[in-house]
Amino acid sequence: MAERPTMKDVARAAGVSLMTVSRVVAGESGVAPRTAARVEEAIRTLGYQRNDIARNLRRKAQDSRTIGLVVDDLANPFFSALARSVEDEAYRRGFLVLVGSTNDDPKRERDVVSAFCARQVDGLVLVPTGGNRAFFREQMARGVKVVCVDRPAAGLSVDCVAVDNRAGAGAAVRHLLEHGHRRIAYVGDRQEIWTQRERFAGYEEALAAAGLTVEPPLVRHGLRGHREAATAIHELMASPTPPTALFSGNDLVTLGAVDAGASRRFALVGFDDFLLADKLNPPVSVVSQDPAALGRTAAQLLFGRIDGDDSAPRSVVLATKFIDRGSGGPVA
Amino acid sequence: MAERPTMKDVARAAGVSLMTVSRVVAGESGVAPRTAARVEEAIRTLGYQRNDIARNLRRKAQDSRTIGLVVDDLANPFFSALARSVEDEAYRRGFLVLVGSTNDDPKRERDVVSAFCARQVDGLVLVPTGGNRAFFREQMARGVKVVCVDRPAAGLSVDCVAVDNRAGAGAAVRHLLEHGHRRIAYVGDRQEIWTQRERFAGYEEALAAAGLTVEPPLVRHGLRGHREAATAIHELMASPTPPTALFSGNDLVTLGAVDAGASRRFALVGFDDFLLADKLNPPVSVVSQDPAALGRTAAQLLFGRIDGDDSAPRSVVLATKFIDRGSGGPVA
DNA sequence: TTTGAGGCTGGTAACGTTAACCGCGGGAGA
DNA sequence: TCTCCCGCGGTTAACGTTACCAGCCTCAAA
Repeated sequence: MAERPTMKDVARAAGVSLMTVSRVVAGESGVAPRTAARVEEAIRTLGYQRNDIARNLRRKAQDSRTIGLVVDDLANPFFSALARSVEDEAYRRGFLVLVGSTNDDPKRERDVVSAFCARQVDGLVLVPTGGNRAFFREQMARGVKVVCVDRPAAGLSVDCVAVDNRAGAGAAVRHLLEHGHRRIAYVGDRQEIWTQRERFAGYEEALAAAGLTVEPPLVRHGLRGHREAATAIHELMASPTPPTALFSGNDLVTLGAVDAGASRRFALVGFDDFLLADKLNPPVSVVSQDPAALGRTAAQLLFGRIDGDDSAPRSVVLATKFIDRGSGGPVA
Repeated sequence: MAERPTMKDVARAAGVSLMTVSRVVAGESGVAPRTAARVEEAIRTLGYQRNDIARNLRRKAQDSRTIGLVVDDLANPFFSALARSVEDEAYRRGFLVLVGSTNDDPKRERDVVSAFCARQVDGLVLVPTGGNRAFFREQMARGVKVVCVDRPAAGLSVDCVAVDNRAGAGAAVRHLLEHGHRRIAYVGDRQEIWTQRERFAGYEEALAAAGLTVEPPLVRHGLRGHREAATAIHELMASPTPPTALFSGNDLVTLGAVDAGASRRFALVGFDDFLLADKLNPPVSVVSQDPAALGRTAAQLLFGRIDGDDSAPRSVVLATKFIDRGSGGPVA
């Protein structure tokens, strides 16, 4: 297995100095066309490719043209759509993207972010877990830019792009109230996750505005994944005093509800739209958000920071859209 | 913004030489506990973190502990599930993952792979486009290991992990034939994509085995995304001599068929399972494959190569599973 | 006391690249 | 003709780390 050729090899082959090769490879001016042609010829025959590791080391004042993307779970359609739009934005600018999933585990988040920073990433698009923040401050002090997306990171003053979860949840619950529901259950993921807390708060506020209070037996937190959600919802359905409507805190929990057949017994509104929601029986009404827009906005903000924008941290709130597909009404 | 501290700074702070710091950071033995403690103290107060860029440069004989993952479209649930399992496998081994989507565009594939190799990745998990291969040979000659997944790369002798698309498609079409269908349409993505060619071949073979031939008006290739698929399927349905059954070549096309309402007029079997397929009306029968298993297997193979396995390229074929949900039978 | 071994630490030279300078010619203006 | 400048190309010293080797000190055995 042949060793990778270096600029030295190219220089020898072309009969010029190493610096001339560097200039040609970097596309700098100040090399005579004839010389440049000879160098390019040598590059082609040797199959030379610049070593960007070495390059980035030398020009460390500049950037490594790499960003890190840290999400909860890359396999989740919401995050993968977000990831794709971040990657597109990076590709347009000639940046590479390192990815990592945290599984909402602060230790894994720390591992991943730490490894990314050791690789000198210029910035991070981060879906933060509920873990410790001191660590990030250190990295940011060293010049790593951070933009949070989907959720803010408590105690970290950085840009953040998210939707108005509370308002979205409120709209969903009001929709159920307007259809006469009074016993509305909440089913959601772990409360350590900011979006879940916000959505639950929106649920509470909407109930309160209607003169109702939260009934603990109708609330289930901490449901990870749709299987767990389905089990919990089966329990709710089997209770002696079941709800008449369900508000679910994210797409996976909504899928669990659909799995459990809840939408055929209760009214159902979920946070997050999902593929085929409109083709189910009954079609499921949702509060939708646009993950691609979240990712794109976060990436644009990050690249702005990398390009030197050092204004005060901004908080961008994107809109949610309530999509009424009928599942909030009375059950057939 | 403070400059990142280097080993030199730590050495000065701890009153030792740079080499001693290097040894402590690398966790090597041969440093007196008292000295090591002093160094660690200095590391903590300065907030030092090793620069892995520089590290990888120096120990270039070793690896960069980074792999590249190149897929068609990260936002596609199939590829994001695959990506997640590759990332998990890498995390377990302490490797980082660079990702890129190609959009099935050979130019973007080349850009991305080239940038990854310039960053000295140790290997690539690649979902190849139909583009030119010479380029990869060059990279492989320089020691970059490549494992293809989902599709082989024509003319490139590397490991490949995929399912038996032809057999899977055959099973689907036989299922339709057994239910008495004789006019079975094929709708699929671009024929440049190997999986689509294989699945179409399986369709052809199954028809031939039943004494039937392919009827060109019943075949639609080149459908990118579910919107295009839905349009094409509307046309098929409006034809004077419509089919009685549909076999679709991938998940997006199947979604297009569902969108177009095809499953309520025709029998329908799709390649690739998808979320909620079992909750539709009617539930959709599919040929399912396991993207996480594909990714995991590919990653394991790749790490084997990185660890020095230089046996002949292997081709791993994973099984598909036909899931009968009833949509292949007569229409109600 | 000498010797040698072994544990610990330091100096130096790379890894592949670029920044900063320098020097060589030749052409134009005085 | 002499200077000055500019286009071109080369030389050297880094970037932050590790490989390699040399030196020191201590302790035990001879």
